[in-house]
Order: sequence, then structure tokens, then C-alpha cells
Amino acid sequence: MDSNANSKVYVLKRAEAPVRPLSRDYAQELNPQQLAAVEVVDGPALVIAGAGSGKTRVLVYRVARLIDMGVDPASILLLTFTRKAAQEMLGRVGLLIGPQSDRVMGGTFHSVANVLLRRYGRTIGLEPGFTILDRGDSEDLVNLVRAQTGLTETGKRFPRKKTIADLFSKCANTMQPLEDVLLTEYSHFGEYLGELTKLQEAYESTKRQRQLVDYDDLLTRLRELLTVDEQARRTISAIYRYMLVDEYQDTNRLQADVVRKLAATHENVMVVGDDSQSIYSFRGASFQNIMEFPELFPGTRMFKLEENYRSTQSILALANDILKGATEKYSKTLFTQKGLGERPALVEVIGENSQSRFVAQKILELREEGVPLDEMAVLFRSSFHAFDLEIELTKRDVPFVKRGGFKFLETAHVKDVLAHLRIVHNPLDTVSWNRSLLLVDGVGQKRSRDLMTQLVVSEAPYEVLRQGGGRSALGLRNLAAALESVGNVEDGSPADQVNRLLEYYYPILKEQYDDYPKRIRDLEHLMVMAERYGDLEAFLADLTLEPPDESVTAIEAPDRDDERLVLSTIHSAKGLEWRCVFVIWLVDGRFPSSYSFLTEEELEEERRLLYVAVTRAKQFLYLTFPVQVYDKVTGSVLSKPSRFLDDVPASLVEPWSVVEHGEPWR
DNA sequence: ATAGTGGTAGTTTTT
DNA sequence: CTACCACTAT
Repeated sequence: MDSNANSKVYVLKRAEAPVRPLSRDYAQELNPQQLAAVEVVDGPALVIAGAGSGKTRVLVYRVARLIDMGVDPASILLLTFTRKAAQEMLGRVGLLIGPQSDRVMGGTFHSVANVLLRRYGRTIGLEPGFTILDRGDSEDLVNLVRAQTGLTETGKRFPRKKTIADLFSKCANTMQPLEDVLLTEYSHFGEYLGELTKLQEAYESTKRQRQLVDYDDLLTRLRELLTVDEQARRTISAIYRYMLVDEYQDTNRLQADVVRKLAATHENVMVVGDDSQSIYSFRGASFQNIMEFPELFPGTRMFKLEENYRSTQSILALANDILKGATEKYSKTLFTQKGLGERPALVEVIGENSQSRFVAQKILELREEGVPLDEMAVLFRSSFHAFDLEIELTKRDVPFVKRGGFKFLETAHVKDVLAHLRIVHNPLDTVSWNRSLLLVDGVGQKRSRDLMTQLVVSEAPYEVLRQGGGRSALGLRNLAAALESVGNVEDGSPADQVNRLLEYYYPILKEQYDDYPKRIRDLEHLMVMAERYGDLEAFLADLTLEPPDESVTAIEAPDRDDERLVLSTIHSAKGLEWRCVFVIWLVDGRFPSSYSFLTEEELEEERRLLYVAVTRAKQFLYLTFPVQVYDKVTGSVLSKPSRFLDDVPASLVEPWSVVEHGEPWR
């Protein structure tokens, strides 16, 4: 039978077409652009969504609609920037269509990679019990490896561990060889190319030997798995037949590649993002990614959401203006049907403390006027910018939470405790062994290293500890007993394990730190967290992948009020909104940060950062800049308002000046 | 070999 | 100001 002109063509309809009535009228609840995006079922799709344009709404409704049409919730994979975002979205899906949404798989790239690698990683040499290294652990490992490979006597200007870890991370995230990254971004260390290359090889091979996985490995090794193990790739791809990726502008090449491989079989992938909000290039993210998506997936359907439902016209006008200077973007201009509203205030204050006092006073005033505290936020470029304000707010009894900055898990005592637990879970974890051993009286770098070479090859590591003689014999025996006791907890309840370990650790803690009562409270908090988990592996993995995003002070203060002001870095404020937003420290050198002055790209990123900050506000926006601050970094007085405000027409903002009570106007 | 001391360099944003 | 490194006394 040849298919000549006479043959009749009969088209079979797709099975996914709705066979039952949809549970709701989607057209009623979405605007036409949103609806169009939601109605895509198969094939690649790209949604360019301006700030506040209902990006989350599209994702939520799309998931709901897929399930509504009979797609198995367990075959939907929702990749978001934080696990919290995933949970929030799935919660909203739940409100639309009920508890089936619980079966949707959601989380960050890293957390999804964690799950997949534990399940399928054996073919690439990963045991399910591998340990995840956080940033600090990676740095410790760099040092450890450096000592082991004898690269420690290298002269005075050898980069420090943090820099080295940064360098390795950048290589992984941009998929570039060390040489390229070193010469373009760290050219002043060019002379150490040889040593650094050796160090990197040792770092990589140690991780493999010891079942250690750093943040970047979660992605690189998942990619490796999907590349070398075609069967695993097919299996995974068949499970997650519908993929949705949020905040796509902040993914890097590595993540894009993972998406491509995961979706290669079915190509049912929708990514959502806003090129103007790309703020993670320091992590290798490139908004090129979002620009190139249609090339990666030919046949991509593209949707643009430009109507903003969040902010007043005045706020939006300023945001649009800030963006005008941006060079490369999918052009779009946000509009709103909301009223004009109040013009954003550009507030000039004398110095750091008057800025803090202004913010605190204004916040109390707004609360009097009926704006709840949790509808207000103060945003800043770097977390230390808020120190003075934190003091001021505490003085005035304003309850707040701080996001970003120093984390609970990064404190030495918490890391100490976790190190012991990690040994129990993965006896090959030399980073944790080293940390724990150094806490033993009489054990130093050398002894620790010697012991570790025996420990990792021994069938009975605790016996190795007991055999040691000399000054540290007793300490090592105690350590062995403690670890054994933790390992012997019946049904492995993490809370009980933490508890047993603390019996051993408290004396060490008291010996080491004068301020131990404070630290004991942190550790008690760790116990509370452990109670939520049934096994150690999940507890440890969650802790590194999704650390409590509130800093130490916030954790210590119990919720007296539900209503708390939010202090946040702009990076952590991504995707959130408040009725009233303060952006502080709009001073050249702080924002944009002086570290960004070097390259045009980095400056552009700072500009987008300001755009993100401004578009968080629904109704009120205050931008403050102190005119006279001494900056230790540059040794100069910062006095110039942020350059991003230079071109803003005066009509878009309302200039305020702040004076002390009783002082005349200037 | 360890632990305590003193000097110095670097100081963002996150999984 | 702090964390990190190198040095020195035990």
C-alpha cells in the first residue's frame, strides 16, 4: 500500500484529551496569557513572567490542571528554588484539587538530585549512604587534601581554602576546566595552576573514595548518571513525565543540561522565569540559559506575562525605569491596572544609625496605621548591612526574623555534633572524622591524619581508636564509646542519637567555649529538629540541603507574636512580596557592591538585584541612603547615592530628608 | 607533635 | 573585626 494521493488520512486523537469535565473553569480564574500557558499539556514551553505577573499562579494551576485531566500526580516533577517554595505551591494545588497533590515530587535541583542519586547512584559508584558536604565541609576537605598531598609549603601568596573552594565550585557550575576559570577570574593566582590542578584532582578523588558529595557534585554526578546509565535515565524520565521548572533564569548550564537529559524522552517540560530577575551568576547561573531554551528544545511554545498584579503604578514605573539601562533581555514592560498609589520615597539620612532609627520609627508608625508587621520587610544587599538595624529593632521591642546570612548550622558547636553523627552514618567520612578527632585532647593535625588512614580501611574503626596509646588514649576511648553508643540506638531515632552524643560532647563544649550556655540552647534546638525525623540519613541530608533559613537569633527567640517583621537579603527575598518594603544602604560601594565595579556584567547583575528588591513592594516603598559612612574596605567615606538612582527621573520618587528632633532644616 | 600566641590579610549573594 | 595562618614554647 503506497501512500499516494488517494489514501485517506485518519487522525487518532491523543489519549490525554479530557475525558471528564474539568473541576473548575480555568478561563474564569486566569487571564488569557496565563490560561494559554496553563493549557499546554505536551511539549516544551517557556513562560517569561515579569515580576508579580502571576508566575506562581501559572505553575499552580498547571499542576492542578494536569492532575484534573487524569495525569498521575506522582509523574509530575516540580523544580523550584527552595523546598519551601515547592511546598507552598503544592499546598496551593492541594487547595484547588485536594490531597492528591501530596504525591507530586517537588524540591530544588539539589534535593531532587539527592533522592535520585541515593536510589540509582550505584552504577556510578555512589552508595545510598553517601554524605553531603556543605560549603564549610568542602573547605575543610580542601585543607585536608592539601596537607595530605604535601602542597602545604607553597609560599606566601597561595590562595586560602575559601578561595580554592570557590574556584573548584565555579569550574563545576560553569562546566569549564580549571585553567580557564583560573585565568579569567583568578588571574592573580595564575602561577599556581600546577599546584591547584593537582589539588583539584586529589579533592575529586578523595570525595569519590570516601562517599562524599559536595553541593556541586549533586548536580555533576546526577548529570554523569544520566549520561552513562541510559537505563537509569530512561527509568527516571519515564517516572517524571511532566516537568516544571521555576526561576529558570537562575539555573546554570549544568542544571540546564540535567533538565535536557531528564526531559529528552518526552519533552514535556515547562520552564518559567524572568530574565530581568537573574541574580545568581556568582553561582554560574546565566540568563543565557533562558534565552537559549527554545534552541535546546525546538518547537518551544513561548508565553509572556506582562500584567503585574502586585504593585501600584508608581512602584512599577520606578522598576521599569531601573530596568531601562539593562542590555540584553526579552523585552517586556510591566503594566498594572492598580491605582497610582504613593510615590516611592527616596530617603536621605545622615549615617548608619539614623538610617536604622528612621526605619524602626517608620515601621512602628505604619503598624499604628494598620499595616501588620508581617506585611513589611527590610531588604539589603549583604546580610551584615542589617547589623545596626537589628540592634535598633531589639531596643524597641520590634519582633523580627532575619533571612540569609549566618546560619545556625554554620556555628562551630552544631557542626561538631553533626560531624559525630555523620561518622556513625558514613564511617568513610574523613572530613567529619577529622573534625571529631581534633576535639579530642592531645590529638592534633598529624595524629588525626595518621589515625584516619587506618580508620577508613579498618573493618572496626572503633577498635582502632581504642588501640591508641599515649596522652590521648583516654580521649580516643571515650570517643569510640560515644560513637558506638550512638550507633546502637534502637530503631535509629535521630533524637535519641543526638541525645546520647550530647552526653559525650557537653564536657568538650564547656572546655572549649566560655559562652557555652548559649550554645547548649542551640543544641537543644537541634534535638527538637531531630525529633521530626525517623532516620539519621534523612535528618542529615535535609539539614545540609534545606537548612532552617532563619539565623541563630531568630531560632532562639520563640514566637511571642505570630507577627514578625522580615529582614532579608535581596537574594532570599526572591519570589516574595510585602505591602511595605524598605531597601536600605543604597550607597555606591554597598549597593552596588564595590566588588562588582570591575566588570560590566556584575554591575548589570546588581542592577537586576535592585529591580528584584523594588518589585517586592505592593504598596509602599522606601529607599534609604546614608550620605556619610566610613567604609573600612576602601578606607574612604562613602557618600554617593547608588548609581542606579542617577538616571531615575526626579518625578518618579519623592525625596525625603531626615533631621533630628529639634534641628533646623538644612 | 600539640597547643597556644601573635600577626596579618580579607571581608557578598546560596544550594 | 574576625578568621586564618605561621610561628614558638611546651
